[in-house]
Amino acid sequence: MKRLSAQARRVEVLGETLTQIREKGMTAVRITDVASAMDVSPALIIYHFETKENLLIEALRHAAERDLLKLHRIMREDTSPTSRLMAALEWYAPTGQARGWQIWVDGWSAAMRDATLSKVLSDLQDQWTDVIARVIEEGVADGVFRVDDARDAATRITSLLDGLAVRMVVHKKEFKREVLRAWLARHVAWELSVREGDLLPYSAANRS
Amino acid sequence: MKRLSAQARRVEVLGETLTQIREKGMTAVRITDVASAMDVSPALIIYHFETKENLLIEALRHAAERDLLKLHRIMREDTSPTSRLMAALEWYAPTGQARGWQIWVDGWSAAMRDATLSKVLSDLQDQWTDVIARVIEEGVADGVFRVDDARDAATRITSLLDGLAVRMVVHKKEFKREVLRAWLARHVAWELSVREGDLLPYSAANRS
DNA sequence: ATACAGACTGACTCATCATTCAGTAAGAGT
DNA sequence: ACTCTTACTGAATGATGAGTCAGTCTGTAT
Repeated sequence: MKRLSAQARRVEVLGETLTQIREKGMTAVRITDVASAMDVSPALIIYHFETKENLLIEALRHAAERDLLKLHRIMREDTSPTSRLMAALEWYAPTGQARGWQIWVDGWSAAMRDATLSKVLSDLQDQWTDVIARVIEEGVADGVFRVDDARDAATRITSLLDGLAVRMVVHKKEFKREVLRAWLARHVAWELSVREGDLLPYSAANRS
Repeated sequence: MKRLSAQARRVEVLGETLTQIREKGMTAVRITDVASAMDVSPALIIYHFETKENLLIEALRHAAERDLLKLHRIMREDTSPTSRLMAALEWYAPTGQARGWQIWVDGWSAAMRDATLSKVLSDLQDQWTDVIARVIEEGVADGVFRVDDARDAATRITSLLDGLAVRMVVHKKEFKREVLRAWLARHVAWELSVREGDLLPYSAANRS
């Protein structure tokens, strides 16, 4: 049996837990599922995480951190506020099977009755909103966007995307990537008083 | 012990089940919770519903039917398309504690892995979208709205409201009723090319 | 009144899991 | 090489909760 540092093992377990949550759903995952997928004993999971509840929370926290890292990486790019905004939103938007979204929908449900989880998800959402609001304000400073309240605009835009994600993940409705892009661009253009063409410099065609 | 007709008892149980789901969450409700809240034996629940899974599905179906009934009642009102549209949307929109929304968020999570439930929720959503799209088209016919595709517009509007509901119910973010109304009106006005003032004839003030 | 369908219950059974714990052994540090 | 920390396991334990079933009782129909 390979022995890993506690640190390394924890990360490995968290990753597998997320996979299992995606497959079976938050409440249906059993510790045994995670353990046997990793070929370790269930006791190992408890050894590192104390309780199942804790494991699940840590897993979502981990996923949130990963997402935020990616978001900040996008924001650090040396491009215009416009293209950073759109890059972030298009990454946030549900696409394809939207596998990433399943976790969050599960999380929403659990967070309604768990204060700790609620905090994890709310913090994640707050950070997203902040970051989006900040690029919007950059754009405003540059004179390319015009908006009443950047944070409110960010809230509305991400809410729309959340709602569309529900339609894809829960109602199995399939939106073509270009349709989603178009709706997003149309909405953002309206919110920020820009021309839609200025948001999507490349034609919809070159992203099949 | 009072004995009821199967029909009456079923309805009673479904109602209590919904209450319990709201309180404890879909997956956490135990048959015993429902039974003891009604002062009957757990076996009675199984007697009427066979399995717990079935009970939960029936409960959500019941809630969906109640909601659709109310929606159709609104649509049967003898008023302009505009005011019926807004009445329906304002009723759909999350307000206050948005207690009604908790059930649907729970439902979303469960429906991702349960085809039957997914169908129940998708049908509900489809009907909502249809009904909204239909009033929009009435408005178009009357020359008060202008829109590319009424169904798409309805999808976007309800998606936005779903997303806002998540923020209220999951992230405990409180939107003032007037803010929500204003955002909704602004969005609808834009989607349907109407003036916002034409959507909310009464000032925001007279609905505290 | 009497019979009967069927609503209802108590007291099980049985499976499922999280969690515990006493013990094993790998590998880092000396 | 030796030690000692600590990652890890196997085999229990115990709680929980869905579902079963044989039988009871009540409202209704005749």
